[in-house]
Amino acid sequence: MGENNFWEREIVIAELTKGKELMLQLQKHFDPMKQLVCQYLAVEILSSYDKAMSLLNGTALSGMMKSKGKEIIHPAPSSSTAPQLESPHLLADSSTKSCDRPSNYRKRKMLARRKEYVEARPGEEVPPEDGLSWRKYGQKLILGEKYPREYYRCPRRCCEATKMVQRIETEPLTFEVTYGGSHSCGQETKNQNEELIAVQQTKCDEVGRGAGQIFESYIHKMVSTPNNSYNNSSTGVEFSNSNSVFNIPNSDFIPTPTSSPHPDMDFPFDYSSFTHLFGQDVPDNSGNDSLAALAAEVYKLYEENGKLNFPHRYDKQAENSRPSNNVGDQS
DNA sequence: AGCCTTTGACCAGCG
DNA sequence: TCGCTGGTCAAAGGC
Repeated sequence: MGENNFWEREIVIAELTKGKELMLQLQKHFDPMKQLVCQYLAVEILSSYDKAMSLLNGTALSGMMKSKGKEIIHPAPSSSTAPQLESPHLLADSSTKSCDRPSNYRKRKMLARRKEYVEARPGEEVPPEDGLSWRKYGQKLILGEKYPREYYRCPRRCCEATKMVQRIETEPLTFEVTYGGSHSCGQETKNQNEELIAVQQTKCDEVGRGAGQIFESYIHKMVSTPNNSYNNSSTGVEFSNSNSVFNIPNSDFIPTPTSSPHPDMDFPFDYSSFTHLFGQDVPDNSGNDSLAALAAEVYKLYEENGKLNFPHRYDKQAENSRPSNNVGDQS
């Protein structure tokens, strides 16, 4: 009896904690562009609080314990799309009474599941590709659903990954995608790496462009003196002073990506294209302070955009103007 | 020939 | 124990 009270208490605490965590997530996602995530989180939060309140009223526990196999007791959703992860051992609960080797049906039901909501691309009525290969093996009209549920599995027979796609009646361009298991064939890992590299690449492009703009504005300040001239054209910029003329194409203002960007590496760009801008030949008439300020500003840009280290070749220039916390020490 | 989707039948869980 | 339901299988046909 005492043991039951203990479990009831634990479950109530777990539900309330989950509700709190979900509410915090909802707060983060409170954005009109993320309606679906908010909607999903709201449903989960209400469900958590309902369960907790039922337990406190002493009404729902036995039913809940019986159907525990399909309840999510404590793990709160962790990602931004709030996929819900069902514990594999909980799902396996009701199948353990048999000593038989589990059938494919049972094996698949025992797999951990996570749910995501995706929207069809504009003009399309199918869910967007998730980058993984799937083979459809069934379709079924589910009771109470307007659209049939589609069943997919990995085309590699040895791989146990599955997914179910259910079009939502109230929002026909939204699909509930439930993934079962993970791709033991390795395609998921490969895909995640590619995605990571693509994200890193985009980020680098943005930072690179920002850095380019800063460089350009500083160069303008540095060379625009009565003795120098600065011309900006569609193809690039031209500096000149009493001794020399320098032509720098636009392409030099955008750093070139290195061949294998990786999140743990230094800022993954080859900055050699910039170095000649700040070599001895550049007609800098505004003094060294200008270079230091430039280095500090670019450094700040990198720092704001994640754990990207300042390019080593500018370390000396940036030395005096670096912020006190050294990002270069980050692992 | 090989891979795919479709679809009715079958299986297992649950009330 | 039985019926309902969701999930899976596998035959058939298409590309």
